[in-house]
Amino acid sequence: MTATRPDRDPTRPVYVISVAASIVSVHPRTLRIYEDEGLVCPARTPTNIRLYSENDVRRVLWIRHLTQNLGVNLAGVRILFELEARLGTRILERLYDEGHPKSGETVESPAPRRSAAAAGKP
Amino acid sequence: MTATRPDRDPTRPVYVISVAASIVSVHPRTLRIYEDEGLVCPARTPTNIRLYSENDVRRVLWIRHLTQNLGVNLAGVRILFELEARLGTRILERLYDEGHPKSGETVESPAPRRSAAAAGKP
DNA sequence: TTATCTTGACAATGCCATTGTCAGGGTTCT
DNA sequence: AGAACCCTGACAATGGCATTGTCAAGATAA
Repeated sequence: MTATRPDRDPTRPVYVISVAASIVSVHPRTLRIYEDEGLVCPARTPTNIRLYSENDVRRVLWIRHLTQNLGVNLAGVRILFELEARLGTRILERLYDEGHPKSGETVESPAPRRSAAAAGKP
Repeated sequence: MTATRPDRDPTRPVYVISVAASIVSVHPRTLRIYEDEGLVCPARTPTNIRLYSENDVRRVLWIRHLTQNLGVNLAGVRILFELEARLGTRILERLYDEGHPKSGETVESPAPRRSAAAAGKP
């Protein structure tokens, strides 16, 4: 008997791919690519349907932030994730400020790739 | 009287751009781009000529390793350098093994961008 | 049954990394 | 002085990456 009501568990797989895609504002195709690249690993139903957890969604939002706001490519994202896992530190949080300086400061546009993109804070 | 013979000082600016470029096997144009991107900051003579130190060269070799062997783009390199500076840790060394697993192992080709490229160990 | 999911393939768009060159002007060295 | 190299800035070509989009054939869910 552990955790009688595992509601709101951020690791609980709940979103099917179309829902997850709309949450993070990307094409479902993009999410599959991220998975092919090993950047996200959504759970699967017994019948092989992808189910994204809250943590998976957050992870995707990080990918979007890194690529759209900081201009990092997927290879760079992979390295950063590996580094974070290896160091056991939340190094990514230090990066969040790069694209969002404290109000009143200016940032030298690190290299926005295509559009500005709305970055809901992960 | 400090350091009577500062020979072989890795921070001593010695290589003019053409020499530095041939050492790391890139076009001088590329080195200027790296500087424009803020990835290397070679010293200048009083008359504005770039002079690369041994450390500068090593830094460029890291950029080459990250871009050619690991497929990271310049934005990613910038982040990694900033992160290393901010953490005060030699996180880059942990990355070197990614592209060079201990003999006998295989690596899943992280994403070589163009050619294999000869990676002289930085 | 109708909508959605799966994998795999093919394609278009637009940006990025690197190399290369040209021009006008300064520097170094012989 | 003259040759060789450096500086900045601009323009361009080549090849690769990121994202979106679609199509097909088949499985799943409501």
